Amino acid sequence: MKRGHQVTMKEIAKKLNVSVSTVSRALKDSPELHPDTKKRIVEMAKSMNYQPNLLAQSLRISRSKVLGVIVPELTSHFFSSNISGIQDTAYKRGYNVMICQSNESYVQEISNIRVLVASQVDGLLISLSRETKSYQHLQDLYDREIPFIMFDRVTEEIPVSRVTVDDEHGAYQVTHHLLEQGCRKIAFISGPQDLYISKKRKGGYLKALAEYGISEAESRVYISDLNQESNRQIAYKILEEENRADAIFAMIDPVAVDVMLVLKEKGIRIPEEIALAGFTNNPTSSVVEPSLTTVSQPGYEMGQIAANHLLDQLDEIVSDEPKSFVLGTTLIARNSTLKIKI
Amino acid sequence: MKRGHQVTMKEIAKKLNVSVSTVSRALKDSPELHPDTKKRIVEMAKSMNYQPNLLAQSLRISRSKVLGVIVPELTSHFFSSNISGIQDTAYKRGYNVMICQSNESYVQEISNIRVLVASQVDGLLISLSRETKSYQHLQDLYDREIPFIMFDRVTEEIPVSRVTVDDEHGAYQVTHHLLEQGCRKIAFISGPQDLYISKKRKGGYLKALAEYGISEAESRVYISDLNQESNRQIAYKILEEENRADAIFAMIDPVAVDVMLVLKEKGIRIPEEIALAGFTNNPTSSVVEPSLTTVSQPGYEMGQIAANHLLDQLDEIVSDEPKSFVLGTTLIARNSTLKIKI
DNA sequence: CTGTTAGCGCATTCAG
DNA sequence: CTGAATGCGCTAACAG
Repeated sequence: MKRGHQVTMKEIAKKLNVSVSTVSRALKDSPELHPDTKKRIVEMAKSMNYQPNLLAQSLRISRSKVLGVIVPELTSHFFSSNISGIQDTAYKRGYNVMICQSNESYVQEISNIRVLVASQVDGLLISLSRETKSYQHLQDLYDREIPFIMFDRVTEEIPVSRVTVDDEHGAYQVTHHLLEQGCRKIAFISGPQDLYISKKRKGGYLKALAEYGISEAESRVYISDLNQESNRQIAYKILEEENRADAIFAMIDPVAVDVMLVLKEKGIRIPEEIALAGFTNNPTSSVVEPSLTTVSQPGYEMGQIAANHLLDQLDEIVSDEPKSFVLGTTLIARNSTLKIKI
Repeated sequence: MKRGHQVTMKEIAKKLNVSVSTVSRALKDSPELHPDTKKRIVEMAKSMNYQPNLLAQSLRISRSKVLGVIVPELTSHFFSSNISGIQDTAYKRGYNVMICQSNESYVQEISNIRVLVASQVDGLLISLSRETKSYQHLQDLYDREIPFIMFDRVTEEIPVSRVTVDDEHGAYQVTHHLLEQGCRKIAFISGPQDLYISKKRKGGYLKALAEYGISEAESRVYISDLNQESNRQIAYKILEEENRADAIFAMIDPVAVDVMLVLKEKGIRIPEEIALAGFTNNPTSSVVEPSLTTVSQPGYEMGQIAANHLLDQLDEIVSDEPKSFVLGTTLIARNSTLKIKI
């Protein structure tokens, strides 16, 4: 394909019989320049539709004004909200965003980092893949002093800033709410155990149980791979259990929805026989029937905060001292747990 | 923040007392080089953790290996699927992706294009904002010979390649299905009239009606701004109409879901009293109750096809003759229209 | 087999 | 007030 040639300063200079540096000065409105010359150049630039080559500028100043973002998947509503917040924030502050998805793969994640770093991004915003259990690639980034921060899927092993929601408290809120509704046999469907959020949310679940005198030994934790098949199997397992659970708390909404479908197929009434709750407040959760109790997790704001903080660090508005931002969660009680309906 | 210094060829050259060009040759495995020298350089590069500076390479060859993508919004599942397909495809072919969202704003769209072009993207994939009714900015791109193609939200006014689904046929399928179910008073909720997809889908709706002897004068078209408030108002309006509709076909799933909520509030049985259908097959559609009849629109594949085609054009695997890719649609009949349930 | 030169587009320093 | 020279990192052409 014929590729469009971009007008350069050189071409403007030639047409006007001035030097390139004069053009450069005119275009950045340098005061030490004859007004007429300046005017002629600026007008010519406009008429030729001149656009500065950001690549060249970046190379010169060794700053690309581009942020790299890595998320496990783009199609999840939560992550696309994050990206939306990051993108809007970056754009407002004169930065562009390069986006990669790891597809929940550790190897992809490493490869993504490599490419973004080679592309000279000024900083990285990373949300770890499910597979990521070793953090050497992040340690390398840290050692090479490449600015980056983590959001949502984070690790505490590397001393960089993090943005998360208060996973533990959110899970506590849900569990506490179920207990208040009279449930005492609450199953918790967790994701893979090494996941930061699995640990945190399980912690909140156990804490709430403890307050009602239910020990960890009496807790009911199930581990899902978080795919539909795994979710359904666990639902079946829970139903077959003797002394069956009277409530199910799924670590993320999609799991809860899968479970809901199984319960409905089996004709089990929600919440009368089994109450059901999720986490994240996906758009789907409000429209399923019964509507799903969940915890809202402000994805867009997380993206904004993460991007603003990283840019603050880059622009040296704040120090590069690692900070941990923990966003509040809000319980959204809906019909899937409310035994007395409104 | 202290910014990590990237190792350059110059530094490797200095350490080994060779010239930069020798380093360059070694790193790209040039045959005309003493094996020992090559080996020494390669090892040194590895030990210093050398990464080529893609910016510098891009500047040299005037190709950035980056594609620009503009979508109306990132959080829509359909668009994030597109992006996912684009990103995966680009990555496989050695390209990176810079993403912008127009937030459905014409001005933003223009601004996004400007920034991406200044960033020297090799090509653009654009899905137009709702507000975009003038196409001069695209004409400019075309005149400047900047490679770009459009997907989903397209216009026929600019002679570049397009990737769309068969909107007309999809709408025809839905309407035909509703007619087969015995509905004869089918309301169609359209988006803004200038939208390409509004026109196409309305066309399919009318075509199916015509086959059943229902004239355009007897058709029932409502125009929504596609926000929740507007959707609900139209739902109310349809319900108040004398000779009330017995089916509602909404141009996109979210509209159908909003309408469904109104119908449920009013205690109207779906599909017995009013059948309801959407378009796109959002994840939500399968889990609402009753499950929503819709048309599947393969977002990920659209992204793949769009990216592959643009890259084919860039790599001159295909000519830059504009092509129009029209993807097939599949009717997904669910309980919201099936009067005889399975 | 390897070094020197030159240039991608831009902006800054140094000389007028 | 303006031009020439320099360098960001890399590679290709040209010379040994």
